[in-house]
Amino acid sequence: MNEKFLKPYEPKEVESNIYKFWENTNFFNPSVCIEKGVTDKNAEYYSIVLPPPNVTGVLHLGHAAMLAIEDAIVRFERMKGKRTLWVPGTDHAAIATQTKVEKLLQKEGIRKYDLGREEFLKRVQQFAQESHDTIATQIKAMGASVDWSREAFTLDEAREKAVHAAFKRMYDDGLIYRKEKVINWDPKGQTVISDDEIVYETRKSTLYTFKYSPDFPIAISTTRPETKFGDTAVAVHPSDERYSQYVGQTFDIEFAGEKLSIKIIADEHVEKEFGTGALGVTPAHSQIDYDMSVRHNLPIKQVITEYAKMQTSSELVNGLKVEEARTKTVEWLRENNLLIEEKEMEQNVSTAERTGAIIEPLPKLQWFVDVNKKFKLKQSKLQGITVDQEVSLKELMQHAVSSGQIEILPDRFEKTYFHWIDNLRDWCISRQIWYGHQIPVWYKGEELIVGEDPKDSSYTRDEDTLDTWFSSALWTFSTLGWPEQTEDFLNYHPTNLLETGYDIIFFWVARMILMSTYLLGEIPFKTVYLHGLVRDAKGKKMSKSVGNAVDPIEMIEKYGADAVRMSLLVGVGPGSDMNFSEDKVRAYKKFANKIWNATRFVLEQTSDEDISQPSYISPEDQARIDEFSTLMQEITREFEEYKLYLVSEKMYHYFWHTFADIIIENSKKRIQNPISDEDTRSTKYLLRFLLTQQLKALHPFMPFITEEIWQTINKDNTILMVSKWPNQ
RNA sequence: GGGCGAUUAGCUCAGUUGGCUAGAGCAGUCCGUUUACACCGGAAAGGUCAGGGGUUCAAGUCCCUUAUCGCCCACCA
Repeated sequence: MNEKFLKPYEPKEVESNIYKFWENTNFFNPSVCIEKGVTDKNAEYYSIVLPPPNVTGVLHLGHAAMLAIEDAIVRFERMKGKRTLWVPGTDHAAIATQTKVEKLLQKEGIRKYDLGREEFLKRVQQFAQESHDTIATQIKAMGASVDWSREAFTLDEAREKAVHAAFKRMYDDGLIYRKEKVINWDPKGQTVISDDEIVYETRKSTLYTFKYSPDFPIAISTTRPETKFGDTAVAVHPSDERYSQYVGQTFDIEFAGEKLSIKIIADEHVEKEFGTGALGVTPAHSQIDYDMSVRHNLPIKQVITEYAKMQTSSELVNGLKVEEARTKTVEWLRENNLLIEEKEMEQNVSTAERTGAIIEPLPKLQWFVDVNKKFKLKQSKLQGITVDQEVSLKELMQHAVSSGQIEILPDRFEKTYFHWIDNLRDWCISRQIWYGHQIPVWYKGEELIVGEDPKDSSYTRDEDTLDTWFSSALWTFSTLGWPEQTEDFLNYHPTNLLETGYDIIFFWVARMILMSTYLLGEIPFKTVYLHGLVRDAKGKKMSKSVGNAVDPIEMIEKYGADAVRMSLLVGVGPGSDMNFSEDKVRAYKKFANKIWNATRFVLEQTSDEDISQPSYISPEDQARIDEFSTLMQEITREFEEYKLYLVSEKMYHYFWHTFADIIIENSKKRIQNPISDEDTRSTKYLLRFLLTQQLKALHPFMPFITEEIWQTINKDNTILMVSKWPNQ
């Protein structure tokens, strides 16, 4: 027996070596597995792409959970003999990374404009590189068996090709268009953001009821009096008799020094019961009002700038910040006896996810993806949709899931998904930031070239960059070589599983379905497994600023990656949040030690001869073998259904409370007081057999300790990672 | 306003096709240093499975309802 079993299991001493050992075998790469004959060349394909972590810093426990789940699945599929590929990569996370670097530069007293676009981008790239390196180290520390030879980055050259190809296809199909519309402007980040990047915050605000001027017949209510300088209409409900006499009339009035021309319109969207039942319409500074202005053909009058300052001919507020302008306007209303009522109310304020700034709706020229426009699908492997069939992107997204071609776990999220699509508006994809894929459009006067650099200095390229989710939406196939028809692409797409957090189902999962069904006529993945949030022990969201964030690397150093993985897997079903507790990790470190010591016992009591099956197996031992075999069938089925939370717990329970507590304990008596040689032999075989089988079954969850033991006790140079799964 | 989830031992949570004498980790009680393991073993204790109603031979599990907490979505200005 190897001496190392005489002392307790020390994960720190083995984990990095084992990972290097695996890397040296190159068996993370399925092509090598075929070449070396560990995988059958006709084997079924199984593929997963790693949700690329943002290069904004380090991995957190949520990433650790993701890696634990995905690695367990990948190792399981690999052991079952499939040609298994797990593609790693990182995400440039455009706006998040740029904001982060801007903040770092701020500490040095540097603004990005001082550096200029090129120099600033160099800084960002340097930061991204360092962050990438840290992340790669952390992924390895978790034991993730990703194929590093296929690593990708959402902003590298190959992915840029994919982005350009996708953009061009969509443009040519009329699905990408450029238009001036009211968009969500982030005055702090100085960029437009999409609807999904808005975070609503409930705040107290005041609802003011007033008249524009003494001679105006209708009083209106608003929480933003300063925007009223941009009003071009007052809307009332069509059935509201109080105001029906005025509908259709236009009033030219003066409002605090600004000339307004207000048309009275009737629109279904006005609530009769709210306020006075009349709504001042500000087309330039409200999404709803903009929509109304389109319906009623109203002029759009911008009075607020990109810096959230007033721009009007009113001396009273011109040049002021919106908050100051609000105060001034209210004062003016009061002084002129126009203010009728002030009422406190709760209001949802839109803020920007990244900067926290209050969103200022503004009319701006931007690029959009049209989700409702019908087009002819060029190719289709989708069941129920044929080539040349007229569909919209929305319909494609709905169909992929409603037809059952994509299954979402837990299935209740399918409802959430459909609900999101029902309410989906065109996706604004251009951003006024520097870091990211620059929009592949070149202009020369009225002319424009899309998708390819004309290499002609008389053309100027669009300054804007794309929403980071545009490139991540292509991830399942851009990582496999698309737009080239590479072997990887042809073999590994669609991928089998997408495992990610439920918080990015809209940002990412839905957009991947959009891009894949549209560009390839194919689903991007068959199953979506959504994991929950990892919270702290008290159930609070972990955050750096609160100081309750747990560093997974610290946990790995203390308890070992196997223990950390188990603590994130056992009992945590898809879709449910989990509270992270160090006690749980500690418990699984003990379990690792238990495995270690049980191995020691078995090795002490048996010899290598006992590995081979004897001619006689006692009935009770046979019963144990059958029992284990039943367990294996059960957990194999559950594993295939992605019920890792059950499988991991069952294996834990079997090893400790059946194998160690009962089988090993019974064997002591039988070995010490032998009934017969045959019986002893049978017992020893059982111990050896169950130990090796359990190492296999535990390997997807606890790869390090199981491989370490395997390498010590097996003399035939086999590797546990690529050995056959015990399911007979 | 709409949707979803949670409520099980002192604490944190499993229990996902209804069959449980309801489990695990931690904490706590008693016993045990028998050569795998004290990062251990054995034993006991602890629960009207949020409340109420229903379906069923059988309900923690399915249905209805109430309460509390939490999350997501939404253009009442």
